[in-house]
Amino acid sequence: MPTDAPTPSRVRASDELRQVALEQFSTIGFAASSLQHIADQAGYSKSSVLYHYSSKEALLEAAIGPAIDALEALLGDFVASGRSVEARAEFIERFVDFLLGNRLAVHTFVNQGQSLPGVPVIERANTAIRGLADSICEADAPLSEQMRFGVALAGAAYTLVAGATFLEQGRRAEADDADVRAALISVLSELLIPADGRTTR
Amino acid sequence: MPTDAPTPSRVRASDELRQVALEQFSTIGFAASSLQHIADQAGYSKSSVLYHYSSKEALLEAAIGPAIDALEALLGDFVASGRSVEARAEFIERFVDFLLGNRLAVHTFVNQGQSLPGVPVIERANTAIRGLADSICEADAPLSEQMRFGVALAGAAYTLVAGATFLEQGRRAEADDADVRAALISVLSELLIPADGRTTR
DNA sequence: TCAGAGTCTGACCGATCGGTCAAGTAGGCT
DNA sequence: AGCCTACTTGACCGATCGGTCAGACTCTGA
Repeated sequence: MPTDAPTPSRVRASDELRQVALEQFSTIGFAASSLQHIADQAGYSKSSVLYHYSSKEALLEAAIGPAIDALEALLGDFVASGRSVEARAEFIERFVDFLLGNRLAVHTFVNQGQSLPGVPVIERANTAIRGLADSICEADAPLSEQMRFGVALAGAAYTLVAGATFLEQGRRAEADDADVRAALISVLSELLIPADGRTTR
Repeated sequence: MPTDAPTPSRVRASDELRQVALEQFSTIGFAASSLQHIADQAGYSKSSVLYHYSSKEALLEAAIGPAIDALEALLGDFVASGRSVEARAEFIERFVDFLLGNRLAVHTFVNQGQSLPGVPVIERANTAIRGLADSICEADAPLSEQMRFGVALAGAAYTLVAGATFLEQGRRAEADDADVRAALISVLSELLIPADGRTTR
């Protein structure tokens, strides 16, 4: 079956491996994840992994690349739409949706972004994150303003991806994604929307 | 020199190794840090590292244990002091000071807390973090309230430790610690102080 | 002078790492 | 039938991992 059509019979091996790898990378870390372990978990041999992905790094690229693409697109749209309150509001909503839809990938490159120097896909992620910080907040803004943005973005990302893993583990089975989305958008709006001058409060 | 007195002549080898290890653990991660690399960086042999610390795990314990002790103490004082506005305000200040004084250690166990299951000192850190979240916010609080606390604490920690490493890298040489402290306390107060009822706004 | 504790090191161990390679299998095409 | 492509695998490689161990080099106190 050389075409990339539905192939309804079975899950593509490469997809399966990519998913298992993403879970490993996000939970125990890229460095601690071994190809052998990933292969075992997915029910293949290590050689098969290296057949579908030419290296461990290529596997990482396949696992988190799409999420970084999405983040870059999100960022591009935001800088193109200006800094109006409406643009900020829409950005916040899309950002939260991005986080919710890419928890594992975000967890991976947020938590290990500084730990893996020289890996191209990680550099791309770091550049995107830096661009995010730069675009939402002018460099000449007061420090407390910058801090507000940093806390909002990092806090949102970390609360969702890591908080979901161990902060709320146990005491909250799993909150409805819609509820989480609404709550997160509310908190982020509170921090980011007034933006200049702190009109409220 | 069997006593633990000043020993002014030279830095204690074990201290030097602990510091180098902490830097490695926090920047490239525990799993990716090798005893060989740590030893090279500190100017010792791998055997010397294993003389002073019986295992890689013991080295991790020595590197981040004191910070976890401080966090536990901070947490204990806070739960003992009640939830009044004054207690919260003091807690925020002490929490920020804790973050500022233990950047590398916090970076290590915040970012890798879920990646290193079974390591006692990490379990201790995770328990402390969970206790922190539980104590500052009742379990029956509305989701948006919980989210606010999560964003505040995680955002503050991440902004300081990781943000300092790569978010602001380059465009801000190094902000005065006092300024950072003030800005961070301001943002956290805004998020956490009203606490119940959201009287403002 | 000798004994002994404290420190440092190289040689070495088994295990595992990421990665290569040749062989083998199964299915579709002519 | 034959061939080709896609896929899977075990054997194997050099490097590196955490860790052990037996020496060797101080320095101190008797």
